Amino acid sequence: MTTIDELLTRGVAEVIIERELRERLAAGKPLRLKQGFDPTKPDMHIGHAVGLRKLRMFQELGHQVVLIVGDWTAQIGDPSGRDETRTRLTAAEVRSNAETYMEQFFRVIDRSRTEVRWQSEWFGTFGLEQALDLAGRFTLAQMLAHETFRKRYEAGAGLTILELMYPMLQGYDSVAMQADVEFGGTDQKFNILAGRELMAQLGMTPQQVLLLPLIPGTDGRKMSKTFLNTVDIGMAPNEMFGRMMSMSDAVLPLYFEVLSERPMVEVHEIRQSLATGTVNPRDLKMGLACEVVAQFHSPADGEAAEAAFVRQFVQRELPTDIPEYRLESPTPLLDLMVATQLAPSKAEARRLIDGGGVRIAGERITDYAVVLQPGAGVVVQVGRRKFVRVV
RNA sequence: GGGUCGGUUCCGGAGCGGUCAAACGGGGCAGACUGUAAAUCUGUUGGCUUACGCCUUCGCAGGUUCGAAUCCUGCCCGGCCCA
Repeated sequence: MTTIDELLTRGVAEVIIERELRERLAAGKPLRLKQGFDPTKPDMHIGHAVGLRKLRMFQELGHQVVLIVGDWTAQIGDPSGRDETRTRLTAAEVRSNAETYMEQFFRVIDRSRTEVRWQSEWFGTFGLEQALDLAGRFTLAQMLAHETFRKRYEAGAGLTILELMYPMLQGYDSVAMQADVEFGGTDQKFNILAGRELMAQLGMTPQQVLLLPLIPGTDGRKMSKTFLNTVDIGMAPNEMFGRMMSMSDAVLPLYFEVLSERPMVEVHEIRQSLATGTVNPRDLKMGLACEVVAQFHSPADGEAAEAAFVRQFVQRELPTDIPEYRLESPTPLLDLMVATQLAPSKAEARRLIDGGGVRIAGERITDYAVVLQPGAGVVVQVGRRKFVRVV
């Protein structure tokens, strides 16, 4: 179904070296596709899914995924793109994060064609002699060619030798695993190239590299937890759908390219129709949101999420699944809001009321002193998306 | 090891004895406008209290003072320069 051309171009930022990779694919031998991850933060977002989908397409052509759990490198922390030294994790944190990660990973990837390997298999017994040998194979100048390192060095910011080791360790993974192709985001280019360098030095055939684009988040900026603009794989269907709907129109064509099953012809048509204004972007967005939810949950969840969205936000009716809160006795509104987590504190609850963000049974509240009665059955609402029914 | 500069509320960054819960920007939240868009505009942004007000917060621990984020001492952490 998928052609080699599309495999290497759709949703791909860069291939190194494309001619060689084409030859290897054409040779028909199953390739070992290396994908590493540091179990630093367990939450994966759909930006990561772009690469996972690509991996799966390779799997469908018979290739083998080698998933590296970076239980050693996680304790260093990837310095790429970071302007400050990262905090090191404990082994227990790493283990628990890895579990979450893999649960999400295999929502996209075919487990039966995946080999999971922990770095500690080879680094656990790595001696000082080997470490020194590794360190001796890279020069400071090479490392400072990495923009992240150079910037921090020149700015006089903290930069430890440990961090300089990071690319070397990641590179050694490729050696240990005899990787044929390594996958990673464009921010991984330096680290992955270190792997090629190392393999070449050791007389191995250097791995090929497939770099995936970093996609923008819902607000158009780079998708990143720090911007709170992510759509997380672990999100519940309705929330995921809602987050997809809040993305800016400008990123739609790209999203269709990297996250949907639509043929490229259709993606181009979508780009066209958006440019000429012949479609309502909202309708395209709903289709995409539905497809994305279906991918990480199920098609039925996708449709249900769409129906819920239309009901709540287009028709502006109450959602069907409002959590209930049982009162034992008459309760002041402020206390109720805190108890039901509609507000984090009473002070914040007051501010919300002052700002006109609180409604009871659809009526905007202006007075803090409201008291709710048990069994009232009314819906207390904060903003447009937080509801509690008082019973 | 010595010298020097610095560690402030979610982030960046002012403040440098009282008028500081702490300027300003970003982000967040809420409101208006909407397609829950995006952009824009408005409000708000430690906690408790109906309120007066009280409590916690400015790297950590002490001290000076009627009073400290602001001064002093020690410690911890980071940058730079020297060795």
